[in-house]
Amino acid sequence: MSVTSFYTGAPRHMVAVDCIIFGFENGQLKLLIVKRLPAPYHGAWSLMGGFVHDGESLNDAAARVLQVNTGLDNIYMDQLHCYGDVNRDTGGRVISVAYYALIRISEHLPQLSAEYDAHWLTLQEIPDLIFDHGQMITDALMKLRDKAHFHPIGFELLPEKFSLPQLRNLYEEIYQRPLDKRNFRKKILAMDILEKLDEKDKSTSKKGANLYRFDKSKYGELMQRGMVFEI
Amino acid sequence: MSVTSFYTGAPRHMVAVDCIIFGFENGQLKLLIVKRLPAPYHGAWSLMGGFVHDGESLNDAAARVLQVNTGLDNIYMDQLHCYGDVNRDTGGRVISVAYYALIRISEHLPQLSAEYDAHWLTLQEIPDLIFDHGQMITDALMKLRDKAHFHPIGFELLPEKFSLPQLRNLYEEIYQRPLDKRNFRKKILAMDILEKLDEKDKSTSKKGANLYRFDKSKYGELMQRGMVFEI
DNA sequence: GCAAAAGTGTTCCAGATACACCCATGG
DNA sequence: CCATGGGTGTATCTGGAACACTTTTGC
Repeated sequence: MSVTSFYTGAPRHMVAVDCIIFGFENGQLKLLIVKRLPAPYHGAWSLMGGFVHDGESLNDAAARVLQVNTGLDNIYMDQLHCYGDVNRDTGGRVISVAYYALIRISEHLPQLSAEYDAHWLTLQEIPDLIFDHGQMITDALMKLRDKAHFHPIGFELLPEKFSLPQLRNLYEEIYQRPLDKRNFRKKILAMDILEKLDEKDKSTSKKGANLYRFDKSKYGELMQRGMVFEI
Repeated sequence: MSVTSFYTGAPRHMVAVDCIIFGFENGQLKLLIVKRLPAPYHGAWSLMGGFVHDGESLNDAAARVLQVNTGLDNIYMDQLHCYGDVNRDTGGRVISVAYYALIRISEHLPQLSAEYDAHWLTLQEIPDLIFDHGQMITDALMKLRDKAHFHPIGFELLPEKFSLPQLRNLYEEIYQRPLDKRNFRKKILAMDILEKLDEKDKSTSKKGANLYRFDKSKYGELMQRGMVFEI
């Protein structure tokens, strides 16, 4: 078989990326959901998505979709799963590669492209979404939990400076269960990957909570020596 | 924007599935590797793969590729990852969705389609493969380990009737580390998901090892009640 | 009778869990 | 001065890891 016939004979498909975008605000885990522009289902709630271009890798496409819709760059993203049922998109046969992203809502979030009508919604507030986007969110939550358990990705959702109660609150949201204050503190501090700052967050109590910063380079070193992150 | 222009304007891509096929034979974990037919790289070692057809889901495409190349049907398969770098396939821009499959080599494996020149190779014997297929295998091994840790997928690689030493041997191969005989036995039997048969495997010792069978329905019941599989 | 693999329990240790009181401060 | 959330240490429990001898039987 010649190169030409092998490749030129192959069917072609539309391929999209969809982004499950996590944020953390007011002690709650949230998702960025938009009102869809294109028909079918114009105006329905949906994840952010877009087609993969020629000459563009999947990772690049995901980053572009995020950038165009939020103005954000250099964001933590990870592939979730590739969804390929024939009729998953009622507008045509589209294979979709889902990515999840973790965003520090507090730090920036310029105007959320008004054009796209984007909203941060808590898990409870999420309405029914088009296509298999609901399933994607369910899958993403599972994956976020698994990943957060053994990788320090929680810090991607917090401001650079954060307090331990804040961090614990985040993990309680991710795991959807209460975590013991003292045990949590013991565990995270024992890993020796947080830098204690000489600064307090007085916004949630009179006493004020000490602020910390995640020391990425220290974490890298300790990783090399076989340390295992676990929360 | 009309439905027509939104979808018809979208770029189209070739989409393939590649299969990482695990088997277990003579106490060793093996992979099914083929000699590639199409140019470029005709004759080079490669994973089994094929293009996704129109009107065919990704899962169906993976099952078809496996069926056509091995004659096997109804095989455990799970999606691994979607690989989408622009130049990953030197013959053209092809997005590939990788699946891994678990096969009971012992039970069947008709003639491995001689046409395809397929071989079961141990991890050590695997040669350099084309494209990013080497990376796919590395990723698949990681995923197999993670999955096997909390899901009873090991049984997919063993004959219906197996001995505990055999089962332990399998997990030692998957994890690439020795497991304590007594602790392993204690743990797996405590889960109460194996049916002890009145039969022995005398092929590996004079004494003979008792055979067991995985009780899938019992496992299902226990799962419902919150039991957690872990090995 | 001996070689070779199968089968069997107990001790020890580390890490997880449970738990209650004092501290600092703004109002 | 008091209400509110922040910060701290210890006792207990559970599950994992280490470990050596007896059993069976084909040759």
